[in-house]
Amino acid sequence: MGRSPCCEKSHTNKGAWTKEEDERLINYIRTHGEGCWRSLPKAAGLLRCGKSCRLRWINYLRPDLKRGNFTEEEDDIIIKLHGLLGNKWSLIAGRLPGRTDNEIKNYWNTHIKRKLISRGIDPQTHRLLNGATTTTTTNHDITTTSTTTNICLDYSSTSPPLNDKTNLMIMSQALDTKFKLIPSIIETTIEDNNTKCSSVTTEETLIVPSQPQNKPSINLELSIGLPSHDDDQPIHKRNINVFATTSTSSSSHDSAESRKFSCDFLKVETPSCNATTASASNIVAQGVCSCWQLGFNGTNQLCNSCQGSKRLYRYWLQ
DNA sequence: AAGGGGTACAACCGCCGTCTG
DNA sequence: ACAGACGGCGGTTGTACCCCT
Repeated sequence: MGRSPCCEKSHTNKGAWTKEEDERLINYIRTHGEGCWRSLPKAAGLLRCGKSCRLRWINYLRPDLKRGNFTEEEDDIIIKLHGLLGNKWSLIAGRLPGRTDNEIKNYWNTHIKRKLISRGIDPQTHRLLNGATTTTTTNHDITTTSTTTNICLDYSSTSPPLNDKTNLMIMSQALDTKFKLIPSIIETTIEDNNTKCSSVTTEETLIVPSQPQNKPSINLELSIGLPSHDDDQPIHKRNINVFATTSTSSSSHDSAESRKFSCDFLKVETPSCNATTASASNIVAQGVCSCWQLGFNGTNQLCNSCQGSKRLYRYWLQ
């Protein structure tokens, strides 16, 4: 036998909430706090399902909600995150303080979709409607085989709180394969002279389940750091750091070939040298980035988790 | 002023993973 | 271990509002 039902469905109100119901809900949560939605309706004297109370509170009554029109900056963030995450409204909402998933979903369907279409962009694929490829297409060298690969990085919650789990999905259209990822949480501690930042990131192992002939398989491990603390920048322009190690089925060691991944939201470049010998100077010389940055400290070093033997990549937000 | 079509958005529905008895 | 409720999520719907004719 399971638990007893949360409410008598036949004795609950439906439809728009009245002012009195709102006040009852607000007063109850102010006194007793959020949670325990199951017992809330009865305790608060509401003839509503607990689920309905939760939705009403989260989407409309919470005091920290930002009402009003979306700004251009918020529009841009939503578009970029949608390109990266798809219809993961709750994750997108997590990046926009004061906005709810429902609000963003509605805004997307009523405004942004049309905006993108008017610009000639498919709102689902974020590609040009006439079929031309967008900036998401980059050259991607894998061992001796040169292929063109569209890579989409899906990091679902690299934003605070620090213990959020990060999921990563990589799709390679050129390889005609959807990679399967096995997440495992790793913890990294990053220190510099003044601060100590402890963060939980996710390390992913990429498995190519079925490889087309003549296509190399890729084994890729990735870990994503939290956005950097450059708070003066809009959130979508803050640096995040992703560390990746790769090897291919046709090479047992990670050679020094140049690789470049990019997509609309995350721009990724890697040094043309092995990480074990990487230095700030040769990266600056390439104009790739101003420093070989690990975590938040901006110094040249290798990732603790890779034991100094893996290639490190730096990813940053455009 | 009336009504028809389009738009915006609050609320519901149904699914799925997790939790609890 | 298992049945069934909970919590959370994305998709869909209902309706109030707006604008145009």
